[in-house]
Order: sequence, then structure tokens, then C-alpha cells
Amino acid sequence: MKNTNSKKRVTLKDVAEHAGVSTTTASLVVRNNPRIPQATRERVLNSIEELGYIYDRVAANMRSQSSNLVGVIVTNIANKFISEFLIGAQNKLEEFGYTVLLGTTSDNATKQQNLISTMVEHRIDGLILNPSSISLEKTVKQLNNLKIPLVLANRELYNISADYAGIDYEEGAYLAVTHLAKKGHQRIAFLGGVKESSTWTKRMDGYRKAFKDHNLELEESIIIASDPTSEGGEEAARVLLNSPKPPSAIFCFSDLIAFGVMKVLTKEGIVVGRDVDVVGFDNIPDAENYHPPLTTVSSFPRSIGIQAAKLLHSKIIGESEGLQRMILKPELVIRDTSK
Amino acid sequence: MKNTNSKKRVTLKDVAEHAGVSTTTASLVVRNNPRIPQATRERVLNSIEELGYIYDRVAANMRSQSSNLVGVIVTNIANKFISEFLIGAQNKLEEFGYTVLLGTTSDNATKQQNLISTMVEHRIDGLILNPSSISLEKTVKQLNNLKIPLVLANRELYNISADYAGIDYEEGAYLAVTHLAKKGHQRIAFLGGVKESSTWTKRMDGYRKAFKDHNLELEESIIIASDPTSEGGEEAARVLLNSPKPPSAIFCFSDLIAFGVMKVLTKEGIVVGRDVDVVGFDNIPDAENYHPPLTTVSSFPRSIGIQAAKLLHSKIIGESEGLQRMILKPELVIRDTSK
DNA sequence: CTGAAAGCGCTTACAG
DNA sequence: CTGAAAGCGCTTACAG
Repeated sequence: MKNTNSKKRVTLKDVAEHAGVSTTTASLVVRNNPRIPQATRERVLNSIEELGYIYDRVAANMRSQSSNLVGVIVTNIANKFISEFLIGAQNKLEEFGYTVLLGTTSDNATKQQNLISTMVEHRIDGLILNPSSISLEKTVKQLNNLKIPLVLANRELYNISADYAGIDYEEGAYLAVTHLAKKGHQRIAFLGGVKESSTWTKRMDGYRKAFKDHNLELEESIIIASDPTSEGGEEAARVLLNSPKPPSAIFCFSDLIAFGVMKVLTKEGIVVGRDVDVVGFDNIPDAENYHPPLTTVSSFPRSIGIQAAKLLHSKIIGESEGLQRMILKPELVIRDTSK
Repeated sequence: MKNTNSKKRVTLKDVAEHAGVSTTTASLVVRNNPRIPQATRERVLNSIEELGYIYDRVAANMRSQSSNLVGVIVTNIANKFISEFLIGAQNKLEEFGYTVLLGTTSDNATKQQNLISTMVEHRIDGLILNPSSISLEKTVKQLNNLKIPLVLANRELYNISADYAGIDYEEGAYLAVTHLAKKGHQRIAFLGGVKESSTWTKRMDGYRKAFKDHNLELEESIIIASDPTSEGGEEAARVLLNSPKPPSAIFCFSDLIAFGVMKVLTKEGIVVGRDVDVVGFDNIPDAENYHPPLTTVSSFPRSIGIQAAKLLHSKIIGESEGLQRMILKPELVIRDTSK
């Protein structure tokens, strides 16, 4: 049943000899090539079974110059938006038959750089990159020189030509701020997020546009950036509360930020939804169950992941020409924090 | 600066020729072998830069019979417990210098089987497997024959000899049920989870032990299994409510299950924490923010991930002998659902 | 329909 | 300290 001396790996050559065919034939059999007649095929399959042969994809890839490997690099799986995105991408990629190399950067530019290099050395067929807030110049250069298909996700990277899958952050921010303005709020803060990232500047564009459309005046002092985490939201909220006249409404960079912000407000005795309105961004599952349930911009991270995988696949098989952009439209989900 | 005709990949041989050394020397340089003098090293590094050489890890792996790749297979990243586990494992593995191949099974035994096979074909150096609730016999056989290091995580697999990292589910269930019994509850349901999985039977063992220690009587009718999801919890709760005499307390397989259960109870006008006490398992971040905040058994998925990575690494480098088991102790976190 | 031989890009003894 | 040559396990023209 099994080769008793497990000294050496069983190779295709062993299989071929055992079955009395050439390695060429054996190779065609393992790859299900239809031009091998059934009888021969069965003989080879039997030998494979008997010898306990394991196909060596590494050797095959080496020779055929492809790897079937796709890299997916994200900032932080602990973020629900990102993990949902990853689920979408991962499932779709596996469906296409790829194996996924996963990398997480913790939003660190150097780690991102190293991960990309390692993956390229592993000869990935393509890469889906959810870039860190800030990327090294070296990385941008490397990405541009990359001969492998690349899809950027969730965050753009300037000076780079690649497919992109993400949501329309500007539109999302516009929806949120317009909602607050229509409720009569004159002073609406914008809290959280990293100013250098495109995800922040896009939201800022939407924020600004809504202000303009409702004849409101921007106040730099109530636009406070932070780490894109719940803790970052807490810090931003504390800064805001220390300012001379806190605003009556807060647009948050993300739901995570909003949670941090609400934690601080609540601790200060401020009742969210009555004293101050708060709107988040992402509509992560917790938003609905939070107390009080959070008004937020619903994006579709899992769909973005799926779209990114599709873009990459069509790029890899050479089906798509030029640059593709998949921008999903967000929608506003109104809940108790701004009713 | 760069080779103008990007026809062919730049190889180590090209680099060696350009630098006027042998490929042996060039190879030693790229691997930072200290026995190459500084002058030679720099000459080679210059050539690498000038030619835009990219190290081909696939070829290297092929020759050196190792891959630097580690497989991590989990059931479902959408589950916070699992995503936290993945973060721990992933970070630690990257720290050790491995690249991670990620697979998700959606708790499907066939998909798990295929993923393992594919990864083995990719010549992974080791595998961390969070097994699906039920595994194919073929998989168990394959895993036992595997010549590569294997660490099982979060869930045991019978008839398999491998390292294991997880928490003490029995102890966790015992803590939870004892807590409810001490509050005076006589009839405590156990809802959710798949009966065939070790994660369920272990909890059942703890549940039984607590019942015995407090002289309570088991009632089969209030032990209701389900999918390990929030929707599964809803279903189990509906079944429970339709039973002749619903119990006064519910021990849930997981926080996710508990959320589903509480959703149904609340919809029925039953006030959790007053009419019925509920305890979860896992202490996922949402448990604290849920309304009302959930009493639960705190496990440490990220730590388990880290431990699994450590076990695997020491196995790969041949440092550990025999079978290792890392069982983390859980603790009970009492919140409003059972105050 | 099938096979012999070259080659993918490295690393590894071995020799000097 | 450095190099020539073999070999990792496949696939790919090419020939018959």
C-alpha cells in the first residue's frame, strides 16, 4: 500500500517507471490532459495511489513559470471592515482556484514593503493590496515596476497605475454630513482617521461639499485626525471636548472611531442622540447592536473583496484591458444616534 | 539602471556574470553568508541593484527542499474568535519569518480536505489547522501520514496525534454553569453548537460536571444543538421557547449563539438578566458592548494563535519532542445578563 | 499516442 | 576564499 522506506520523496519519474510509461505521459495524466487514453490514465493513477505520490506544485510552478499563488495584503484583520473584505476576496480567489498568501501590515509601511517583496519572491501570480495609510516611496516605485497584476483595495495610492476596488468615500461622507445638516446642525465635527490617507481626504472632500451645499462654514478646530482605531476615537473626542465650543454633531471617520467617541461622551454624561448626534462609517455588524444603535454609512466590504478578486483574476488571465475601477455606492443607515 | 529588454527574468547567473564571480558566490551573497568578504559582497549587491534582480524563492525552495511557507486553515474568519486567533498566529508566524498560506473551510469537511491537499502540494513547512466541526476520515488518515509538522487549534480531532493549542472548554463550561447554579437556578439550558465537534462535547462535559456537583438533574429537552452562528442561536432559542417549561437560565455555546438567543428572547418580551439569565462563551469584543452586556467565559483566541505558532515553529526547527498540548485556562466575566 | 532530452533558477557538496 | 557541475521535480517543445 505504501512505500515502506520513506527515505525519498516519490517523484513523477517513479510513478512513470512503475506504470511503465514516460514521465511525459505521467505528467499529462496528473494534469488531466484529455489526450491520454483511459487505459493508460488508469494505469498511472493506480501507480500514484500505490506509491503514495504527492504532486509537487513547487517543481511544476518552477518549470511552468506560474505559481497559482495570489497575495492578499491587508492592514489589520482585527478591523471588521477589513476582515469582511478579506472573506470576500479569499472566498472568490479560492473559487477561481488560487491559493492565498496572506500578509498583514498593521498599517506599517515598512512591514508592507517587506511583505510585498517576499510575496514577489514567491512568484505570486497577482496581488491584492489594501495599502497602509502611508506607503514608502520605494513601495510605490516597486509596485509600478511590478510585472504582476495588481489590484488596490479600499484605499488609493497616488502615483500608481493599478486597478482599484473600493467604495465611494466622498459620496458616503456627503450623505452623512448632509443628513446632519438637514437635521439643522450648523456645527458638525469630523473626527478620526489619518490625514495622509486617501480614505481620509476623500471623506474630507465629501464633508466639504456638503458644507458648501448647505452654506455652512468649515472650522479647522473641529476637524481632528487620529489613529483609525477605537482608542484613536477616544483621543479625538477628548481633544474636541476640551475645545471652547463643542459642536452639536459629529461625523466619524469609521464606526470604530464612533465607538471610541461615544464612550468618551457617555462617560462625560453627554447623551448621544439627544445632546449630540453621531454618525459613523462602515456599518460594521456591531453598529446595529451598539447602545444606542449607531447611524452610519453602509459600505459593503465583502462585495469589495469579491470585486477585487474578480478584477485580479481577469487581469491574470489577460481578459481585462487598461485600468479598471470598481467604485461601490454607499448608503446611509439611520439609527438612534441621530434620529 | 534597469535592463531595457524585459524579455527574460534576471537570474543569479546573470548577476554572477555581471559581477565577475561564480553563481555559487552570488548565491552565498544573497543569503548573507558571512564567509564572503565585504568587497566581493558589495560588487554582487551592486550588480543586483543594476540588473534589477529579484530573488527566486521558488527555485531556491525547490532545490533546498523547504518552502518557508506555513499553512493556516481556519473555519471562518467572520467569527471574531477565529479572526482573533488568526491574528495571533499570523503575527507570530511572520515574526518567525514564515509566509502564511491562508485557507478557510466555512466549516465544510470537503473544502478542508482540498485545502490541505493543495497546501501540501505547495510543500508547506508546517500546518496549523483549526478543524471543521466534522472531518472526513480521509483527512484524518492524510493528516496522520503527513510528514510535515502539524498543530491542531481550538478543536481536537480524534484519532490523530498532533500538537494542540486551545482553551479548556470543559473548565469554561463548568465555570459558567456553576455560576448560574450558585445564583439558584435549577434548570439551566445548554444552547447551540454542533454535537459532533469536540468543542461541544468538552463543554457538555463541564456542564454535566457542574450539574453533578450541584445535584441538578440533566434534562435532554433543554440541550439544543445548532449551527455555531448567531442564526443558529435564534433557531435554538425558538425551539426552547416552544418547549413545555422553558428554563430560567441559558448557557450558550458561544457569544454569537448568545446574541441570537437574546435577540429572540427580547423579541418575545422576555427581559434578559431579569426574567432569564444568559451566559455566553468566548468574550468577543461585542460581548461588552451588547445591550445588555453579556456575562461570558473569557478565552484568549489571540494567545491561542500565538501558542499554536510557537508550537509549530519549534516542531519545524526540530526543537520539540513528542506531543505538546497548550491548554489555556478560561475565566468568567460577569456582566448584566446574569447579575 | 508516446518518449528522450533540455531546462526552469536556484543550492549543494566537492574540489582547489 | 571561490568555482564547475550536478541536481531538486517537474513541463515543454520536438520528434516519431
